Amino acid sequence: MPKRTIIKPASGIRAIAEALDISVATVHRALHNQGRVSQATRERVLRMAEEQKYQPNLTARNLRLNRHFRVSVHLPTTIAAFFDSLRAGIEEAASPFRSVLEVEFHRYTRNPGRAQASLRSALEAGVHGIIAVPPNTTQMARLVKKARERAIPVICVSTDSPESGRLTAVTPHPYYGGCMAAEVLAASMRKRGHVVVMAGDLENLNQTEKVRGFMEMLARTDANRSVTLIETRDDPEQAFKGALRCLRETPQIGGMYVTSANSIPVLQALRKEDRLYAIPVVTTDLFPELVPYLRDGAVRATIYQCPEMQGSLAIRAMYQYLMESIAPPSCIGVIPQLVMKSNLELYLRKSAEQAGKTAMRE
Amino acid sequence: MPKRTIIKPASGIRAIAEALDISVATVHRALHNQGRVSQATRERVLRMAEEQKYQPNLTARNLRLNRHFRVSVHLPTTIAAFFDSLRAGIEEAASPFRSVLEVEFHRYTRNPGRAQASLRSALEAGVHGIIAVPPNTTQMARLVKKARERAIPVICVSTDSPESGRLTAVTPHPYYGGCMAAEVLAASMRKRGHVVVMAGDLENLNQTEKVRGFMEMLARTDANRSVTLIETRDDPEQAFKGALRCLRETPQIGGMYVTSANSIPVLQALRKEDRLYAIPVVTTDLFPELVPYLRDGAVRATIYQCPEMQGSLAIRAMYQYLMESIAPPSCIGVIPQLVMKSNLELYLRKSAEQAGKTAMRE
DNA sequence: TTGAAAGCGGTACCAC
DNA sequence: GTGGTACCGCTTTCAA
Repeated sequence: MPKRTIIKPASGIRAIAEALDISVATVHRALHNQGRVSQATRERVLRMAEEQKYQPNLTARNLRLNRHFRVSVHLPTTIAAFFDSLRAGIEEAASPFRSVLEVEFHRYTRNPGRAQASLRSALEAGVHGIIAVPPNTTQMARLVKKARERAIPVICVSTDSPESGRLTAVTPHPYYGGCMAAEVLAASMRKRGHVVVMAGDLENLNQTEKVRGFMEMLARTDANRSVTLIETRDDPEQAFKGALRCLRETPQIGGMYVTSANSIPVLQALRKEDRLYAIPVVTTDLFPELVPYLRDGAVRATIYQCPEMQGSLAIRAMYQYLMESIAPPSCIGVIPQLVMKSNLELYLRKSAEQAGKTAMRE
Repeated sequence: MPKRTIIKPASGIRAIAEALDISVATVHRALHNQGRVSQATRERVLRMAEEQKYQPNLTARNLRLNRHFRVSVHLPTTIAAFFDSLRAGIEEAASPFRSVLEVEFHRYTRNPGRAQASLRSALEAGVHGIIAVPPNTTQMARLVKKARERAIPVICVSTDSPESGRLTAVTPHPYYGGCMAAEVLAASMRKRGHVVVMAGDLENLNQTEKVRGFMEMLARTDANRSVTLIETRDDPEQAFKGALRCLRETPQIGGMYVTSANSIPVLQALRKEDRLYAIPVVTTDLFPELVPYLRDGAVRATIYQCPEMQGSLAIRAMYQYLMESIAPPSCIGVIPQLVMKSNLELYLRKSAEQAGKTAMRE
């Protein structure tokens, strides 16, 4: 008995085959340039495909190839609020793809060697894609080089490492984050006054770009102000001491901008010196400890770097790359958002929902 | 000859069947509660599924059911910049699902009858889902009722019609948009001064919520200010005349807030009266004509309602609902964003990219 | 250079 | 109640 007794309008590759009275195998070869097809039939097939507006059925293809990709995600344990949200964004966005994408999360502690080890072991384990925060530029470059040799795409999140050869980077446009901070701060400051910028790690591109943006925007919006730049190396104690000394030594401080998530010590220093509401502050990121300062106006605004959006974009780019061989743009910018008194509740509500979902899954 | 001679670790439903030495059909029925299974086997199957951590292969399921859903999207032709972005957001987010989701776009002109007709014909055509801007509450309710009878989910975008029975609504938290406008405006205003709010259509929930948020935040941030509310009915001429009269009649205007996209006429009125930079203005949405006003500071900020994000969220919710029967939350809020001098370029760049992509597809 | 056929995993129909 | 099996559209192997 022939296979196709019931007449049914064949579709896809079979429709083409029937129309030309050839086999599906031939059509397949013609469509995929896989040699072994005569020029003549190849052209006939292509023309017919065009005519029928053939669109390959990805579902069928996936089923047959039964590919499911393992993507390994490496995020630090520090700045938990930020990276938990980023993780949540990845999970959320990956959920429609779960039969194709298997996402495994790793976290590494502050020790830079750990980051290395974590990434290296993923490489050895033969994952199909990696999403990571570049530990630092040179180490990252080495790892990515290895990954490239095995054709494993690497996507950076949160910070870029542009020369490393990563597939793309999803980062929050740090330059413009700095600009926004400057615009908001300028609006809250008196005409005169020194500005203090507390940066994290100045080897980190993310941080230096913020500082650059801040400086340039400040110059554009206002009379010339002097700026003191303090590096805190993401160390709370250093931040506290640095801020304290600066507050005592510098006369006429008109405003402060903290470019990393390390803002609480700075605020504590301000409180200690009794200048908490007198000096307007703009911070970075959003986490529970910062909330009261935003509510009562001690912090005028914080630059929110949309971690869940970064996660979401990263995993979607990975999916498109792995599944459809669509290369993403060389970098994917997320627009930083301004969290202030008026919209704070919205952001808190969002994180709460997120936390709820994550908890449910566990 | 038996089918499975080569020993291969069967997976999925078949693995369960083999482990229990029953047929896949039975396993299927047990897993899906489709009667005709003895209680005993059902439990055995469920336990085994649990043990094997069975996850249905959605790819296979989709292929077999070969469902592909038609989703019809209905957006007005007005406020083109906004709805074009929303459309682009839908297309972008739908692209990974294109073998399952067929999205068709309709646009209707200002005439409310058209909106009706457009939606009704989609219903008749038997689409599987509808995304639309509710034309107005009562009409919407009638249509959604019809849709519900046929179990067709309707998702509202941009404006909600909560009582209509729609599946969910993706809207930009208008209340908080108003709050944000108030916070920014308050920061730019002198201590005293009347505030003017130019609203679009006050029958529109979106608009009234913005006004409410604005009022409440203004009351929170500042000494009591008097507020004049003018309804422009989304008509440029009415907006121009209303603004002009207000500017002439009201002494001591300290700031203005335009809650709809109808801000250009208001700005023209300000220019005509030579008060363009004297009175700080906060507007809504972002479109080319507004750009120069933002660049030169005449408009302090505009409340951007993230149209592409709305589109993206709407289509993803629709996908999850249709494909996985996951009901979305009863409303999906998008956090409005503040576009100012410092981040304007980012938003422009984003729209440019978007436009590029859309053009390429055409 | 071409064709026949197996089968990816799940669903549904039919027979027992 | 249960089992057998065709089939969704595509890829790939093997034989012709």
